[in-house]
Amino acid sequence: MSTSTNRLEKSEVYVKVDVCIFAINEDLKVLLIKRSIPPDKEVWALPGAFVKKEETLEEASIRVLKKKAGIFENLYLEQLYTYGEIERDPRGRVITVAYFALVDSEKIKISENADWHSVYELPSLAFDHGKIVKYALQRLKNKLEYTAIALDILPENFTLTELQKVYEVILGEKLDKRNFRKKIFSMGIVKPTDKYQLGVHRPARLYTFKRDLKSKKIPGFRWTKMEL
Amino acid sequence: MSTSTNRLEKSEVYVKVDVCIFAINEDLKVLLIKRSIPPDKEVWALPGAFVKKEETLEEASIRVLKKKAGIFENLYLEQLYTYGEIERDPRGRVITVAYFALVDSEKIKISENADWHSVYELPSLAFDHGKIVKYALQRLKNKLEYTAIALDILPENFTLTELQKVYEVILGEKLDKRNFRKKIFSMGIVKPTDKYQLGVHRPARLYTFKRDLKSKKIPGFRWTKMEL
DNA sequence: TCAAAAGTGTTAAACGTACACCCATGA
DNA sequence: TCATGGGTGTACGTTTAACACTTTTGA
Repeated sequence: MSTSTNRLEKSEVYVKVDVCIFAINEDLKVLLIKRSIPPDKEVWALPGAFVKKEETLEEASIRVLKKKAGIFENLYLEQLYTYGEIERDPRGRVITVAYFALVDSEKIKISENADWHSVYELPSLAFDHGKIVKYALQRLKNKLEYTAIALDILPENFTLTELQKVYEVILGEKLDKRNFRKKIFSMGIVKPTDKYQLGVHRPARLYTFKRDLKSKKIPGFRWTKMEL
Repeated sequence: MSTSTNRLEKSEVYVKVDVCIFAINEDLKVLLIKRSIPPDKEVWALPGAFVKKEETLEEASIRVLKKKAGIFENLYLEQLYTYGEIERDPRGRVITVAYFALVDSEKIKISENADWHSVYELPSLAFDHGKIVKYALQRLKNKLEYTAIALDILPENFTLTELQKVYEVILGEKLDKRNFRKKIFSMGIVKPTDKYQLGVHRPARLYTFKRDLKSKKIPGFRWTKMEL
């Protein structure tokens, strides 16, 4: 392949996207697919697809999300890293652009050969997908501290206890209720509504996300959405 | 293209690497190449190359670095982001994996059609390279605060004033000498040697990097090298 | 009336920030 | 001896972390 011509020869380098889809359900889960074809037949892997000529990387990821996890809203999707080791896929020179997504597991119908797995009890994965999940988890934890990412998987209205649960499950540790609330308020990312929970023992106040702050710098945050 | 066969058809999706090479020299500079061929002939662009079948993404980046900036040591290289918009390159569906590098400009011989440009006075760039530089700069600033990245472009021994200059140039602001030293020491990333500068008015003590800490969590740092 | 989760403040320690002078050296 | 950059400490405000009891409600 040469840059000195306007005509590009066909390439033997292939581009995939693989998506690490996280959901919260008791603990932190990842959606895996049991491969039905070689290579690594019958081995669990991240859902993925080859990128088509006429779709962006993000569109390819969304195609994967729709196919493997049903159509849904309240989705957080972010590019993670691009893996380009030469021998990572036996079929050829396959480069994968990894994405991670955070979804509300209640809103999803997963496909037949897919299943949720706790990030703390993962089977061994096909290709280099184990490495990808590990890195995605690290990134997710980091982002939680500086961004409003947790709000992307909560419904429009939520209680502070629900928000705290999201943090606890992702970070894998218990948090102090008073300190947590203090932190969230000082970030200024939520505002109270005048609504309350229904049908529970003692209804908690419902909060909502201050959407206008989504793309602004938030005190205590380093960034919210990366500007690319 | 299909995943259901072991034979992959040739692809019309192409993969490049583009490298945003930073150096420090009065202020923060980026290495740009004046394109000699269409598209965007005569326009400044990031140095880049199509990825060969038998090289990793990082190897391709290093090939670019060697060709455009001479061979050198003391190099920091990190993957930045992968750009996959459909129309970003008129030659076809070209996806670029952007890298950024931090080098010591004194150790470099740049190629003929290349030149350093201050990040504060950039010309308009080919393709979406302006966006890439902007993001690389943001990432560089962020990493400076949490990692020992600055040490990668200093020689084995350096003075604290030299280290501070690196921070000041990248962040684009003056720092307080006492607070800066306090911070660096509390990070525990440098250790004093018993050597001193030569040939200057008043020789300063030389410090060196605590290499054993390179991959450990450092207090005040969120991470040093990302584990992938 | 009881069980369960909601809600609410204070204190101490660590950290970040602003700020100015003396010292050692080579010219 | 002087000009230059090297080196050092303190005080204040902010942020973080540890910690426990009262309130409200539905069953």
